[in-house]
Amino acid sequence: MPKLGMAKIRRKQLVEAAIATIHENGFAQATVARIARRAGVSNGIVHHYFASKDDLLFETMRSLLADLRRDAVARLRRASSPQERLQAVIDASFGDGQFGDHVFSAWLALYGNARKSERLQQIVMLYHRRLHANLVYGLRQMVGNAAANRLAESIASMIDGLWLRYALLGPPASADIPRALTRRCLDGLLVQESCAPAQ
Amino acid sequence: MPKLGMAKIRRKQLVEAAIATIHENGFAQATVARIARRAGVSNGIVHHYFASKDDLLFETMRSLLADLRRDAVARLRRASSPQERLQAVIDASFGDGQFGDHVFSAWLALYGNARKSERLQQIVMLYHRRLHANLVYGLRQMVGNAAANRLAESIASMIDGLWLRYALLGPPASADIPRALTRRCLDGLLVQESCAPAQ
Amino acid sequence: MPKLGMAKIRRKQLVEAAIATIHENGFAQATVARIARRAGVSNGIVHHYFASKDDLLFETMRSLLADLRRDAVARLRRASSPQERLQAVIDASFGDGQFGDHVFSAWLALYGNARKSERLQQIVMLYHRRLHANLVYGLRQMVGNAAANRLAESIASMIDGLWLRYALLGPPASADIPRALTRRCLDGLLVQESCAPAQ
Amino acid sequence: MPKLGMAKIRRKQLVEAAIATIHENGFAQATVARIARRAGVSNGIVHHYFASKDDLLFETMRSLLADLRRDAVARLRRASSPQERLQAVIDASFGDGQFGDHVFSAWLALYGNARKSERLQQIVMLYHRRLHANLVYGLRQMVGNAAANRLAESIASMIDGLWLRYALLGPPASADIPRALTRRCLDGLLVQESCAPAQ
DNA sequence: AATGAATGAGCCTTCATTCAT
DNA sequence: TATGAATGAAGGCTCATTCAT
Repeated sequence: MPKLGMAKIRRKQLVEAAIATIHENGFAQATVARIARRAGVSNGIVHHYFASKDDLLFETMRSLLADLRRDAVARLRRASSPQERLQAVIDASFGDGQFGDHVFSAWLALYGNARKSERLQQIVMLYHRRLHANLVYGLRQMVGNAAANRLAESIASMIDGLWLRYALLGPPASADIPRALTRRCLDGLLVQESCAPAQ
Repeated sequence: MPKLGMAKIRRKQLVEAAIATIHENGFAQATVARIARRAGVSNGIVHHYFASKDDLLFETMRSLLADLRRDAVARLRRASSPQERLQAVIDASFGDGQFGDHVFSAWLALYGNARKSERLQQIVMLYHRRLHANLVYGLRQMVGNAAANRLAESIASMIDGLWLRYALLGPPASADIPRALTRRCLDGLLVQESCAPAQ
Repeated sequence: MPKLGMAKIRRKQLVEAAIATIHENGFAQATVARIARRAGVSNGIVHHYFASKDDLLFETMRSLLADLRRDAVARLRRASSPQERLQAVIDASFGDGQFGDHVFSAWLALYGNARKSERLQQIVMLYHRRLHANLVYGLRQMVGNAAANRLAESIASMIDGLWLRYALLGPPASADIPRALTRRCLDGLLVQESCAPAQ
Repeated sequence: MPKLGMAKIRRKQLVEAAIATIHENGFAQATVARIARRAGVSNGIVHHYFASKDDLLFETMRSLLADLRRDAVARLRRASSPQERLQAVIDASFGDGQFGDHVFSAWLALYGNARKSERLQQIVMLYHRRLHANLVYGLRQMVGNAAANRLAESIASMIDGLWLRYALLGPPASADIPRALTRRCLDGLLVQESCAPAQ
């Protein structure tokens, strides 16, 4: 019998190599050969574990989303009030896992290709849907249903906008900066909903 | 006898074809041959008017920025108060010219490739610098210098975040929606600066 | 303790899978992986029982010839006159075993590759030599030696030509049709040899 | 302006190179690179003039059919009686153009791949249809309609069978040999139709 | 005996770029 | 100015084969 269970190991290995390669060479130059070399395996092994390059890239992008989700879930689990829940979502969005250079590169690549790939688009939509749901979940206990949805969209946009800025112009000195900015924005919006700030 | 002035015509023709091709085929599939065909010219002409494909793409992205700038400048020229100026910036950011599908595609492509191209990165930085300057210019007359900078960063992020959302998930029913959302966010932030809302 | 006698089983299993795969995927697409999968065994087993893919294919083609021979020998054994012997050869050539779709595919593949493979060419030559010998054996008792050789060549060609037609255009409604046609041809030629028809 | 009208030249050049390569390396080894090298052109030019390798091979096979047709048409034009017409068809089938080694190889390749390619199958069918029509055309003036069809099928099979034999075992000393054999077969069949031999 | 992991060569195809006309 | 012919370097992918288990 050959080495069994390599599939899981190799797939993870290749996904990580893909992220690294996208970061170092750019999405367009992230060739199968480069990814394989980066993973320290042969050229052909990629197609042993993935149906195609697209498949590997899809899996790669999906792992980004999974990482983010894992962090958010962990933080939400520790939150016990609506306020804490909102904070947890904001904190997760600007968690350490989202500020690596290679994560910036990979997410940007995802965005840059989502419009022409249904599968990638689904990942993007999943991300947005989850973020929105998490935000609404906390907000609904503070403002009405309609307002919660409206506010969630604003906060989500603020989060994404800040993230995009850091991805393109360079990361902030500390993750606390975007967290505070988002917080401030949220508070301002809450006030306008005739409601006390969240904290 | 060479037709004079063809350079300008051809270059514009090719830039527009590039935008259309990026939208229709995706950035990765926007080949020289396809762009040329789309422009209705021969394959080889591209290198007659551009040093390379990269050059054409750079020019293409630059034209996006120029379009945006043109709109912003026109709107700012008509503004006569700080409040109007801020509104002008917001309105321009969500102007008609920014909501075409092909514009979404092209900007996303720009973002997706900026991290690996110094020239493209400069375009992105230029965009951010201008947006920031325009916002600060209006805000400085309402709040202090430090606050103006802080607010500008928030508003810019809100603008970019909303735009990103529309680019990825589909445009809003009306440009007034993101304008209002941005406005609301701005007002909320101004209040927190112990300042009346902008309008 | 290795299972003894597996060799014979596996080899036959793989040869049959090869025929089926050649038929279903075409000769060019009959890869080792596909053949192995078809046989329900692992990828690597093929090289355990065959020196190479070529070896397997050679064995496969040889089995086609063996099948044909088996049928011919059985029929000839039951024949007791020159006429019956000729008929037996003709009948065997258009026997049930030769009219399966997968047999058509495999023989055509053999023909298509014989010119570039000495081993495959030998199989083809063996087939022709046997057919010729069988025909001559019957004919020599009816016409002179030279005529027998001449007639055998014609009849063999008629058999092959009819077979090729069916392989390419689709099989006849009944095996009796090519048998009758061949018979008719044979009779016509015999008459020209100043000889009564074979029956 | 570039060199115009190269398409026709290059296409012919590549088709001829394909035939030569199929003959020299076998169909399976007739790669685009080898064909291009054989034609003395670059690797990539093949896809400038053909949509794909399959396309080139299709065109190649079609040219074989065209060659045969050209010869047959020329001979038929010179024939003035049914007998001469039949002879013309037989002569064309064993004309010089059909006895080159590379023609053998290419036709065999065609046969070997026709079952898995609709386009190639069409070529084969076209060949058979034309041969049949040509034969029937002559025969119908000598025997009844039904008999003409039956005889045509037999003669066509004889022609194909002889050709196949030469393709696989080596060509005859002279083209007159298969012509005479076919003739003899035809005469024998005509006699059985209560009809005088064709000449 | 049997598996499937792993390799590396080679395939078809695409593409930016150059060049003769 | 403008064309499209032509190149050659990759790119993604397939595959026969080897090998550790």
